Amino acid sequence: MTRHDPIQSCDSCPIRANAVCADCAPDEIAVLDRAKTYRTVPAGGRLAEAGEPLTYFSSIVSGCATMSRTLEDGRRQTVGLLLPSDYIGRPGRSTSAYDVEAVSEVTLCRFECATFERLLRETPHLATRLLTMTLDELDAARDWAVVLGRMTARERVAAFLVSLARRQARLSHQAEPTRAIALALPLSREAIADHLGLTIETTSRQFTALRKAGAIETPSTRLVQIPDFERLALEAGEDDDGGMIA
Amino acid sequence: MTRHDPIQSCDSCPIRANAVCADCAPDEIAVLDRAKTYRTVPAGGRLAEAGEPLTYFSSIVSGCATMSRTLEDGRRQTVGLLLPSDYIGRPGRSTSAYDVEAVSEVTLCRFECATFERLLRETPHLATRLLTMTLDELDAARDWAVVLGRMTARERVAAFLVSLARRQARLSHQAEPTRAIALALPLSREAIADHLGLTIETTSRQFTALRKAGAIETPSTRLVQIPDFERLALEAGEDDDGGMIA
DNA sequence: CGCTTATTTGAAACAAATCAATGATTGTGG
DNA sequence: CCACAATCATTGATTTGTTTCAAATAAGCG
Repeated sequence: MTRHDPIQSCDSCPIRANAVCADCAPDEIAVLDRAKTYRTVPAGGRLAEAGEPLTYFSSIVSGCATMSRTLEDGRRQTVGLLLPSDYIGRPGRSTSAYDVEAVSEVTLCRFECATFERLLRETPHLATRLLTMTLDELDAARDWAVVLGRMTARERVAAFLVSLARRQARLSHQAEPTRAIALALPLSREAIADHLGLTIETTSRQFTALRKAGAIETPSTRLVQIPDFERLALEAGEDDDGGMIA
Repeated sequence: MTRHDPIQSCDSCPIRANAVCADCAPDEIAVLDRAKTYRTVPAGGRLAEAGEPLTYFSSIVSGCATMSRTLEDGRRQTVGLLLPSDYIGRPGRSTSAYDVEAVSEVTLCRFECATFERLLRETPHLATRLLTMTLDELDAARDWAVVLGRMTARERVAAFLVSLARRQARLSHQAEPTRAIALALPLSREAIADHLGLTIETTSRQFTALRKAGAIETPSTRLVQIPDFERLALEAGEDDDGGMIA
């Protein structure tokens, strides 16, 4: 992980092109620039708690966070993996529906709820971009439901790696991952298991199985080498041209 | 199912208070009223196909539809149950990401894509309502991920019935279902299984188990009597006061 | 370098899927 | 209107993938 200098202005912001502000015109950005504040939370820090008040609308500038729910008996399901440019919070609600916790050091760009709701009314391109991002998130959540509802443990692990590789590629402004990719896993095996609806043991076994099958290499636990992205996508139940449909 | 007269104007529309138009002022509604067209599709009809063009943005006025994806090998996962006031289509995309099919006769209120996108720009309350509904759908999709990822077969069936009861209550303008409720299931056992990420056999067994446990009664396959809603919610893994969190 | 935590691997138990058959409902033509 | 076919739902027996329980190994950290 490279160390970044503290960001001062939206001009030098690494998520300027993808975040909720991406569609804003220079004059709109000027307004946001004045209203925003930054906050950095260490790895393991809580950014929101299910049922508790959430008084900011935040975008992740750097780092990684998980959004999850824990049942009374301890079962936990991660419902979203938050990477740079993803947002936390919901306009119109003052409490969080999920736990959000930083899995690495996270820097947020945030607005007070009331401020953000005003900005949303007064900044047309902010509202349209938020809608687009929310629709994208909805599609992603539905795609993930297919993984959780119908895929085997092995397919789930492959699907997770494929999805992570795609998002990592998009963050570096590529449309698709290259044939061979190195993936830095932001999550522990346990956090991956919670995301996949599996136990940590099953998750670990599937990493081993994919490695033995030659679909991935694991130089260290937090590093995955994908020698052939298409091959791994096949393991994830996708057909040759990227769609998962018949 | 009661037979409705064809709707002519938005004034007499049954979903006026909940659909994408719900927040619109009278002058905004007047514009929508002129642009909309109705269409009725028989049970079993296809409203959209994954990967295929979708040239309308539609709201369900009456009836029920499922949104699903089918994998090459035939595995199917339903990612959304569409009831009156829910919408089909995505502004900014011209193809559907999922199959949408009518499970009962469905009447749609629809706008051509280009028209709807123009309306979205020119009708502030339409855009805000669409955002709110999409955020709600996103929360629902994430809640469902918890069901698919972490719940047992029995809990899934209970959760499905609870969720259906809640939505049925909301459609008749109640905040919460009453203690005892009669539920008319819009879905076959197979469609329920596809929604729950289970097989039809397991689904059927859990209906039987819940019946034997006294949590439900099943006068006919498409009818479920819930004698005590809270009791069933407990079976669905919810704690006493409605939250699923610890 | 030793201690703690994370990950991998193994064996047994279990929940759900699969295979197989029966029973119930719905629709249709004689 | 009833017999028949066809679909849908339930139940039973067995298999299988995943979990659980248990232990060993590897990795991070003061």
